[in-house]
Amino acid sequence: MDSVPTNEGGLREPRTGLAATPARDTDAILKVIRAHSILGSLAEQDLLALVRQSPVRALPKNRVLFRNGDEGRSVVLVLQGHVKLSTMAAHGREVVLEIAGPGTIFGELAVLNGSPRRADATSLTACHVMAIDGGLFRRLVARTPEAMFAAIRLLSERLVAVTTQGMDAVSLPAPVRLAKALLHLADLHSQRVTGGVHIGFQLSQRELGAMTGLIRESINKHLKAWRAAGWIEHAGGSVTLRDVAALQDFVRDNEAR
Amino acid sequence: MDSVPTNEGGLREPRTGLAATPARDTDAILKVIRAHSILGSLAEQDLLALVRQSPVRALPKNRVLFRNGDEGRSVVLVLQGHVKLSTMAAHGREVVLEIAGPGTIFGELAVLNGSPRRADATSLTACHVMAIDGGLFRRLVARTPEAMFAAIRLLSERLVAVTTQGMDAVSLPAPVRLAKALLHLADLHSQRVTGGVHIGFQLSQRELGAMTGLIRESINKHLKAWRAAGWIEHAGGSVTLRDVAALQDFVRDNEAR
DNA sequence: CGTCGGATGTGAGCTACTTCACCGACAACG
DNA sequence: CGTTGTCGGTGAAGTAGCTCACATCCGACG
Repeated sequence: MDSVPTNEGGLREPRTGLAATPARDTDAILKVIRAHSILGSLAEQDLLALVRQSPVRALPKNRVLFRNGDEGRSVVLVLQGHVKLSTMAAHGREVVLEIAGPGTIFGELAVLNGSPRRADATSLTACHVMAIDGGLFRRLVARTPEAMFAAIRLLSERLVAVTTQGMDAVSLPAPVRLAKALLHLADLHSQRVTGGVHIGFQLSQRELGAMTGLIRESINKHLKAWRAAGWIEHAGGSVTLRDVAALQDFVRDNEAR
Repeated sequence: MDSVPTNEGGLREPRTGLAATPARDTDAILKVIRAHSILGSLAEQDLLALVRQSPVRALPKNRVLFRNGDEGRSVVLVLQGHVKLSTMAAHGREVVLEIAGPGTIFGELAVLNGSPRRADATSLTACHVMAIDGGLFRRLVARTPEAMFAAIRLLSERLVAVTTQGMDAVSLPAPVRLAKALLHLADLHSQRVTGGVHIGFQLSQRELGAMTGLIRESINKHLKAWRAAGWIEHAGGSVTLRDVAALQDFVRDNEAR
């Protein structure tokens, strides 16, 4: 595992073949980019050049894109699917830092600072991702003040988000943290279905624990209770929120400022 | 308290008078700036202009510089002394985010993004601080790519630091977190004394709790044990580490990866 | 088809922290 | 000068969330 080399795109060579370059719909890609992220502030031609030069790859579920400590050669833009960013904390406990969905870029931290990767990136679902060469990214961003500010804004938002999470970790009881996590997932990565909001990928109880700083058994217990209360539906790792308002109330009642 | 207005420099008007402008040693200030922080990458003349235009203020211990939610009009550079940055978490629990010492700037987050302040800033000791006008800061940084990158690097470092803290919060037992906090303080804000390292300001047990996510009583208990073991000296809020190695070992033994 | 690793489900303890309830000291303040 | 608020110190008691221990189910893989 450790010996799998990192290729030029910053993505590990697939072990089983079959990470084909999918048919490329440049217009769709541009639309995604324009809508979100730092890249949206680049000049038209730079953006085009960037898209033209950056390989798009299809990844199966559960593929490792990079690991903590790897050299950070590229920035990844998610086009389809979801990628989990996580690290190991003390005692081998996994901590999920973020889940990146379509339109999200990640890996820019290592690239911008020339530092090693600080997280493991693993696909949660089958994905299409674009691997943007780090040098190119740096150059284009550096000559576009707008993009620099966008990068600063992105980092700031992350900073606020992770600070809030840290505060929650020391000040909120477990079930409240779990409820917040579910609501957050629903906010970013869900689709509306009849009678609820369905989270767009499967998550094991272990992974939910890694998002909230809890152990599997605790997650199980609370999900069970909420299943019984009719707040959620939950089977085989897929979660649907049936009563978002109830969860929100539960959170509000327990984080009284 | 809430009604105290924020003045043009982003610093609250002192209530008791006596926040005089101290004698100004431009050379010393420049040296501090050159040594650290974003400002060091500005062009010579910009930097001079900035220093000339920015008021320096002396603040007594325990003065509030700004509060969470205030408009972020200025960036603060600490010249002397220490400033605590903290927020309220759920249930009115204080969380200390950072302690800024000489050469540190803070408040850039709100200024760069035009967002409100995200923390309370309170002087822990008597301080000299320079209040840099937000607009000026933004303008100078925007036209200096070097400084933009420095800002990005600064935010990245913060991001890594707070992420690590968050991970520690969910994966390390209380005393280990406390030990880490003490070592961290010793690392950044201490002076060597005979037979130990002395932390350069007083901290109540409540505040140590706010740095580690613990309550006062727990802090008390652990400090007592370490006092008994001869690892630290501790009286009236001032802490001296007498056996840094022991603390380090304690941390390492308990965060086995 | 068996079996083996990993995920879920569930319960019986355990314990690290918190909560609560005091004391005494000390500084600020009328 | 008493009074009042904040801090440090300490112990008793409660509990949230952990560890541990199984049992079941499922998909992957020989």
